[in-house]
Amino acid sequence: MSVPKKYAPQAVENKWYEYWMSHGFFHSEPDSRPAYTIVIPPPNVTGVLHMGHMLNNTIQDVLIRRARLKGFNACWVPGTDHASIATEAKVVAKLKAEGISKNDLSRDAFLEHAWEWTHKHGGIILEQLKKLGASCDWDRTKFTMDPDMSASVIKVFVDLYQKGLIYRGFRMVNWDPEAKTTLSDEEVIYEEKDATLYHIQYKIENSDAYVTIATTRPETIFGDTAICIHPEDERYTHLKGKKAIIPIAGKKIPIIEDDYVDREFGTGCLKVTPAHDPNDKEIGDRHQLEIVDIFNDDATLNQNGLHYEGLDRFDARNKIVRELDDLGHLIKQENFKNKVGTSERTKAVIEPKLSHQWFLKMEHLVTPALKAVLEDKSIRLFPDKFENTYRHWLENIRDWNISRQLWWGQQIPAFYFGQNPDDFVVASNKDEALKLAREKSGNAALQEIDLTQDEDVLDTWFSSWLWPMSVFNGILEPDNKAYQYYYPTTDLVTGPDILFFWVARMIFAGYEFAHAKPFTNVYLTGLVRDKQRRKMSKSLGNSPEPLELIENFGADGVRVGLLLSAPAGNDLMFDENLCEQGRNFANKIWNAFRLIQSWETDETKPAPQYARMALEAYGAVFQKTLQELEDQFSKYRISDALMSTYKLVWDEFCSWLLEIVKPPYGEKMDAHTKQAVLEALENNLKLLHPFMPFITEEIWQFLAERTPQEALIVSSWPELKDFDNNLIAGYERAKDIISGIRTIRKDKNIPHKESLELCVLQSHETDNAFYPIVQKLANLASITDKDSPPETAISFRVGATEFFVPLSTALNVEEEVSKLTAEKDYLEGFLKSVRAKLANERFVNNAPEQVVALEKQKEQDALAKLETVLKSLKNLD
RNA sequence: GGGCAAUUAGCUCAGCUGGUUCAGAGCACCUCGUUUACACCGAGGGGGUCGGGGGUUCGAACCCCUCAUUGCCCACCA
Repeated sequence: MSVPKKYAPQAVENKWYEYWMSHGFFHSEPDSRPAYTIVIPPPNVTGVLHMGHMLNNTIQDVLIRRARLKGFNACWVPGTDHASIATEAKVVAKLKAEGISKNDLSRDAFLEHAWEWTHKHGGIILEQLKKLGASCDWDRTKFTMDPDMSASVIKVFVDLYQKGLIYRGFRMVNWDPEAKTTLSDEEVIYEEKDATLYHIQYKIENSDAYVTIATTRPETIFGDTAICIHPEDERYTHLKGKKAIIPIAGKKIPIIEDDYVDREFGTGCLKVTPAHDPNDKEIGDRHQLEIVDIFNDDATLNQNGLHYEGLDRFDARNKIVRELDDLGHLIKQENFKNKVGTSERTKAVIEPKLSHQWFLKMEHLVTPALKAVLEDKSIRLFPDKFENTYRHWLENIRDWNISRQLWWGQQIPAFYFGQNPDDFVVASNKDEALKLAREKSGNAALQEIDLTQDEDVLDTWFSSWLWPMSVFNGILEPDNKAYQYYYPTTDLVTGPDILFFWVARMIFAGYEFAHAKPFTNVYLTGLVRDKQRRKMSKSLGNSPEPLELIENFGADGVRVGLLLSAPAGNDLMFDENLCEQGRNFANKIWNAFRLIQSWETDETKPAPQYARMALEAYGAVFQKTLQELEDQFSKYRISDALMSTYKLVWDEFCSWLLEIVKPPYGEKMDAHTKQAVLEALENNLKLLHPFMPFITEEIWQFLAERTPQEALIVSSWPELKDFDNNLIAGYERAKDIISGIRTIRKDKNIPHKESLELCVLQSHETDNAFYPIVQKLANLASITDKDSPPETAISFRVGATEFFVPLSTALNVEEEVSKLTAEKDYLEGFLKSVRAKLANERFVNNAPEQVVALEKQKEQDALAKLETVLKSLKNLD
C-alpha cells in the first residue's frame, strides 16, 4: 500500500466512517465496563445543521471518543425533536405556499401533512452529523414523537395530574397571535423598543372636568373597566367615587383607588384593562372589576372594538389615536422606551390574554434541583458562572404553562364530558377515561362518543425534559437493563440559551421520575458568532455552510478549527482561518507520518546516543502532556487540551524529536530508533484521535495490518506513568543551547551546512548528558570545555552556563562590545533592585523564607553572570 | 429597575489560594531560508505602563473601593 504524498480528506473520511459503522464500533450494549453516556440535545427534526450544532456535536464526539479509548462503554444517543411550534409553523407556511389554509383542514388531515413533511426532511440533520464524524449509536436513534416517547409523555402527564402537580387554570398567559397559541414565560423575549406614551383625557361623569391618563396602548380603551388613582394622591381626591367616560365608547367606568399606582409615572392616573395586562388583572381582581376582552385570537379587535372590529391591533392603534385627537381627547404624545415581549418563534408581539390553560406546579420540583447543583455539586455546570443564573431562575420560578393551541405534538390526555369547567378526567387512554368519567359524573351511561379530548398539545419541552430517561425507555419500563445501565448519563453538552428551557427541566424530571440526576456534568458552549461578533443568521448571510467547510478543510480540520478557540461558555468568533489552521495541522501530521515511514533501516546499526537521549526526553514530555490532558479534560477545558496536544505533536514531536533523530542525508536509520519513533507516533495518534478521528485512523491503518478489533477508534488511551522532571529540564537546556547557536548562525549569516565549534565555560553535568543532541542538531564539529573564553568568539548563556562559538571570520569587536555593555548595564540595574529588596527589613521580615532565599539566589546568579560579562569585555579590549 | 460576568500583545484567550522566569499561548505581523517530510513549511524576531483612578501590603494582572465600557440573565411600572 503506497502512501499518497497529499492527504485527501474527503475519500478518507467516508471510508473510515463506513468502516466504523460496519463494524458496529459506535454501538453500545450494557456490559461489565463502566458506562459513559451522552444524550444528544435533539435538534429540530426538520432542522438543518448550523455552526452551533457543529461546535456542540464536535465537543460531544471528542468526549465520547476519548471515553471509548479510556475503556468506558461509551454510548452517545442521537435523535431529533418534533419541535411542536417550530415545525407546525413550517408546515403551515408550506401549506400556505400551496394555497392551503390550516383552518380549512381537519386536525387529522393537518397531521398527515406534518408527518409527510417530517419524513421528507426529518433526519437530514443526522446525516449531516455523520460527515462531521459523530460517533453516535445510530441504532438507538430516537424521535420525541416515536410511539414509546409519546407514551412516556402521556404517562408522566397523568402521573403528575394524579399527584396534584398539574392543574387547569384560568390565568393570564402569553399569547402569540401569529401562531395562535400560548407560550411559556421562557418563550417570550423582551426587547426594549421605542414607543409612544399617549396622554388621553377621559371626561368625568356629570361634570366638565377631565382626568388624564397615560398609556402606550390606546387601542385597549375599549377594554377599560376602571380608572385607578393612588389613594393618597391629593391631586385627585376630588375624583374619588366618581365615574369616568371612555372616549369613543362612551362607556362609564368607576374611578378606583389602589396603591399599585406610581404617582410619579405619567399623570399618576392609570387606566385599568384587566383582560390585557397582568397588573391590571390583579387590580381588577382586588376591586372585582368587569373583564372585557377586546381581541380575537389573531389580535384583531372583536365586536367590543366597535367600528374598529376586524382591524389589527396596531392599525387600530393609529386610527384610534387619530380619532381621539379629532375628538380632543389626545393631550400629549411623548417618546418612551418600552419593553415589549415577542414570541421566540414567530417574533410576533405577545398579547397578554386570559384563558384556560394547563399548568405544572414548580415549587416542589425545584428543591432537589437546587440542592444538586448548588449544594451537593452532584451535578456540575461548566463554566460554573452559570450556577448563579440557574439559582436565580429556580428561586423565582413560576408555574409552567404546558398547553399549546397547536396540533403537532402530544395531545393532552384530558377528556371532557360536560359543560362545567370541572367536567373532565385525565387518563392515558379512552377506556380508562370513560371509566373515570362515569365515576366522576355518576352517569354510568356515558359512552366514548360523549368524551371530547382536549384539543391542545403539550409544550415541546414537556417531552424533551424526559429525554435522558425516555431514550432508554426509562419512563415506561424503569427496570429495563439499558436504562439501569446508562442512566444517569455522564455529560450534557448544550448552549446556555436552553439552560432553563431544557437543562433545568431535565433535572426536575430526573429527580421526580427517576429519583436520580439525569447527568453529572453540563458543558455549556458559547454562541458561534462571526468575526465582527455578530450572531450568525440566515438573513445576514454570515453563516458558513457547514458541509462546504468540511468539503474545503476536511472534517478534522473543521473540528480543530472550532475547538481551538471555544472555551466553555465563551462565544466563539468563527473565522475560516481557524479551519485553515486545523487543515494545516492535519497536513503536518500527515507529513510527519510520511517522513517516518520513508526511513530505511539498517539492522546492524546501533542507536546513536543523541537519538536515545531525545527519545527518552520526549517520553517524559509526552507523559507530562498526558498528565496535563487529564487535568484539562476533568475541567472540560477542551480547547486547552487540544492546544496541549497540538504543541506536543507539532513542536515536541515534529520540530524537535524528528529533527534530532532524522538520519544524516543519505544514511539509513537504525532499527531501534525507528521502532521507538513509530511507537511514539502511535501514542500521538491516540491523543489526537478524539479531535481528529479520520486522519488518525488513516495513518494508524497505514502503520500496520490491523484487524477490525485493532482499529484506532477502539484501541486504548496511553497509560499514565511517572516521569522525571529533571530529564525535561536538561532537554530544555539542550534546546536553548541549540537556539543560541541558531541565533548566532542567523546573525552572522553562517549556513547550517558549515559546522561550528562550541566552547563551554563552567560546564555542568546535566548539560553534558544532552550534548550529543546539541552536536547533532546544531551541526557542531566539537564541544569542548574551556577554563577561559577563547580569543575571538561570540558568547551566549543558558542558565548560568557560558557558551562560546569561535568564529573563523573576523569578529566585529565593536558590535560585541556594545552587546556586552548593554547586558552589563541590565545586570547592574537588576542587581541594584534585588539588593534594595534584600536590604528592605520589612521584606526580609515579612516575606516567607523561601521567597527571600530565592531573591538571594537571584542576586548570586546575577552576580555570576555579571562576572563573566565583565571578563568577556576585558578580553575584547 | 435588579443581578452576574468580563475588560491582559493587532485578534482570540490563559494566568490556580497576591511572591521563584523584567507578564504567557495560538493566530496574525516582520526578517531570512526551498534538490534532502511538510511553503498547508522551517529558523529567528518585534510587540503589552495587565480599562482609568484611588487604597490595602514588604510585594498586586490577582484583594478592597470607585469610575468607565461591553456582554449576559432576570423583572408586570402604565
